[in-house]
Amino acid sequence: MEDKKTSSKTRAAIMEAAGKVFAEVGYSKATIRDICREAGANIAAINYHFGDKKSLYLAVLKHYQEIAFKAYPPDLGIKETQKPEEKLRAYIRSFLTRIMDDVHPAWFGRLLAREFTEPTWAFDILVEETIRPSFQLLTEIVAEIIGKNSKERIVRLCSMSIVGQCLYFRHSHPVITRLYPGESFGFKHIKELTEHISFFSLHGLIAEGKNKHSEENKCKKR
Amino acid sequence: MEDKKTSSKTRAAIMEAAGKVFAEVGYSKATIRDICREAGANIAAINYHFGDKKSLYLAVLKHYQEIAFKAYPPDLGIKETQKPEEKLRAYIRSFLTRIMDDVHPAWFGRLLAREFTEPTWAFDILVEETIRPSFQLLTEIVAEIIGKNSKERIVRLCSMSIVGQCLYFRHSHPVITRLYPGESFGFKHIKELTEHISFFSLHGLIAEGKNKHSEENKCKKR
DNA sequence: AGATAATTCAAACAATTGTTTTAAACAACT
DNA sequence: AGTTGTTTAAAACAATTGTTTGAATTATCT
Repeated sequence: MEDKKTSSKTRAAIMEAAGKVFAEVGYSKATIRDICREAGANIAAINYHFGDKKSLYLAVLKHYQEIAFKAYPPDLGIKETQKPEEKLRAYIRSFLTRIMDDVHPAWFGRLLAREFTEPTWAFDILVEETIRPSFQLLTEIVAEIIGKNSKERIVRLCSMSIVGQCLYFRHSHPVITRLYPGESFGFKHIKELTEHISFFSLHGLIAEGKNKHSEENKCKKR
Repeated sequence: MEDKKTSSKTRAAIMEAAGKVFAEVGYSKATIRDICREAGANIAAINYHFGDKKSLYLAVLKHYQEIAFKAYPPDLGIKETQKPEEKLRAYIRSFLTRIMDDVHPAWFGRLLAREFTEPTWAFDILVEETIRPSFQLLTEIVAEIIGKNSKERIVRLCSMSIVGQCLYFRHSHPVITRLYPGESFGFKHIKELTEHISFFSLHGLIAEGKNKHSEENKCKKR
């Protein structure tokens, strides 16, 4: 049996448990025995419903990818506002929310963050279906802020600076708890983080725009 | 046998090979059989010379930590210059160099970058002996730029923004090669990356400093 | 050279992994 | 009920892992 044949009870339970375990310990360290114990299912069930471990991981990835992007689309609240700095803020908040969220069954955040730094064979799919469109949107916003005549390389550097900040706040938890016990940057601080990254990056971008060749006038300035 | 008894030939070969393999695939995925094949040693040699896999990893970590920090100390060229923006640039360059370097046998960069996002049991050691002093130095530089009366929380946020950028350029390789084949950000581009991150962050910091008290002449905001 | 310690080696061990098999339990329909 | 197809269950399989064993080899010292 390939995959989405039935919507059996155990199949759903396995998807849920697999998402949790995969997000917690990663693909290779996750054992199907753990997953099945968590799901209250037999070990053979995973082979029956999904084929093998790889296909299970793929199914989980695609499933929660759909959920996460339906809940937090990259252009969340971007269309209606004109000002590029508002677009940037909206993008950052959406991105942060998507990768920070791990309360309700949207393990996609952790899975995605994990694939970013420790890519598996499934990474190519994620790049094409998730990362590329999202990154593309960001580069457009960045280019709009810097100025239309900006070099592509610089736009990419700046975009990566922004993504890098978001991602780092995502998996800085182990570091932070050890460096400053009591501090934390989690789902609860998305608003604060959005403000900080937006503000910090916006002024970096503006400076970058002025650096290239003189920008005429961007409202702000000095 | 505990550890640094002898300086046998095979012991050194194992250290070298282990560093390479650990850096390549991570602790848990690295097999002692791979390491020993790479080192041209017998499988039992690792038990004989180091005790077990964990002790080997620890020995490798401590060894290359020493090497990397001797080669690229965090305060490289900071002392003599007064201007805080020069300090920031020096710090970023040193940090980048340390984590980017993976040509000569200093696998520490990759190992460190890996521990940052996928901490093992050895992470506590790294935090105390490596990360804390380095991060402490960064927060001091950041605080100097923002202004003395800045909130600690903001200083930490900004410091993490800087570290996050550096780290992301470190393991963005899998993403970049897929998004833009031909582009790359590696050891060869440390100068360019240093300039970009320094410039980008400096203006973020300055703005953050001005944001504290005076707010009126901000044009943006709301 | 000979004795003693240090090192290397091939083989086996025990535990864990993903996967498969075979039969039993269940459901649905005539 | 009886037949058929679907789902679950327990056990075994094959491969891989870290670790250990005990003998063979090499180095070291008197």
